[in-house]
Amino acid sequence: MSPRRSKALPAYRSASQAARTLMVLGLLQRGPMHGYELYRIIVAHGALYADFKKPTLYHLLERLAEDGAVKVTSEAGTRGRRGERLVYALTAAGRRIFMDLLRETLGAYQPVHSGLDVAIVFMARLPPADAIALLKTRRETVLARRALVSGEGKPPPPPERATAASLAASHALGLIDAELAWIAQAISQFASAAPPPAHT
Amino acid sequence: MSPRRSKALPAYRSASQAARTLMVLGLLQRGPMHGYELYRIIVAHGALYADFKKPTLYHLLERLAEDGAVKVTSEAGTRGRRGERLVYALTAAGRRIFMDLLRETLGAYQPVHSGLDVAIVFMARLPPADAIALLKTRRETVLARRALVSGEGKPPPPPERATAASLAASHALGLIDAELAWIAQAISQFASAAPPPAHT
DNA sequence: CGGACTATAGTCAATATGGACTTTGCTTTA
DNA sequence: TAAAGCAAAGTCCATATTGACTATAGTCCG
Repeated sequence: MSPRRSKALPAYRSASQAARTLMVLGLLQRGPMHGYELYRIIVAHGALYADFKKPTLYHLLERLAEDGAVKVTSEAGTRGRRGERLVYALTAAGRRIFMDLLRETLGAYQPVHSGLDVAIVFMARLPPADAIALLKTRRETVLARRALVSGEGKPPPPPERATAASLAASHALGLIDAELAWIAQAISQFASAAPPPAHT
Repeated sequence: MSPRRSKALPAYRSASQAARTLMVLGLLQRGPMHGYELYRIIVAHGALYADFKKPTLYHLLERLAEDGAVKVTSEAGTRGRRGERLVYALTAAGRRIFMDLLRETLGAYQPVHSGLDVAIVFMARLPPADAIALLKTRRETVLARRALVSGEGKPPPPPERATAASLAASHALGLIDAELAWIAQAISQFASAAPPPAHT
């Protein structure tokens, strides 16, 4: 009788889904929307913040509806669209969940596993010249990202979102510059480990 | 007839698995090991680098064996263990894959979605006093992490891994300090947006 | 010695994720 | 104005991930 898994956490608390849930609930504060609309907004942000694919988004919306965080209403063929579309609106419970999640997210240091950490560890076992070559390539990559983030030719955000945009950008830039500094230091460390070959 | 998905990428190239693959192949450079041994090493590192759960590890090892990156041999009951254990050894192909993956990982800027970015964006819509409170909590969290990473009471690493350890640590610390600097700046930004309430 | 407890070494099956596909409506453009 | 092409709005299902379980081997304590 007893199900194997006892419906442990409400889905939105699982670490893997917290970021996405935060994003969806946050966007719904602008007002009710249907799934595809949310999807487009997320994609338009270049998935800069949370990235997820369409099916994941729809599943998440279903779960949030089950948990009462959003209220679903069926909007019959607006503008002559096919059959119906489901429109999602934030509920009071949803707003509470959003705040809880915000607090939890900030309260946990979620170490980041982009593979870079692992790469760093094993790079140390390479011949220093190879490690330096890799680091120089890495620097190009990071510089390209920096240009992107520091907003080459992006239109300035509308004033009501200016604060958010500048906070996010300065955070991202801080991390990028920290990595650049580290790269410089690592290169010189490897360079001193392997004195430059005499120009044979 | 034609399968829906055409065996697209070798599993180890999928972004989600690259970090783990790198970790496993990297560890196997120390010599052949069986699954649980790898598992313990990863856990012992506090999942500091790539974290994965046991079943994921075993699945990955299976895939790597299929792709010829590791050679599996069955070790019959060493020390009277039950039936048999499978021992995984790195192959030449595995070594090549490792290097490719290392280069690919460093060559792509994989933005990190820990939820923090999302939280930052939406924090800006809060009353400044609330945002400041959240940021101060965050500072505690990050400081705790900093203490952990900067190695409170950890035994010094064996000399052959000292370089790796110090590179990894200085990278992690750089990111942490960048976040602390950002927090300080964000707090003062919110503070100036909301002048301190007169002491009623 | 016998039972209680922990570590070893995995497997099972419920959930989550995402590449590819589908279907319907809206614009061109010839 | 008909066919071509593209955007909207999802769904399907193969894979990936992981919480919970199993089962055997040592270890310690009385």
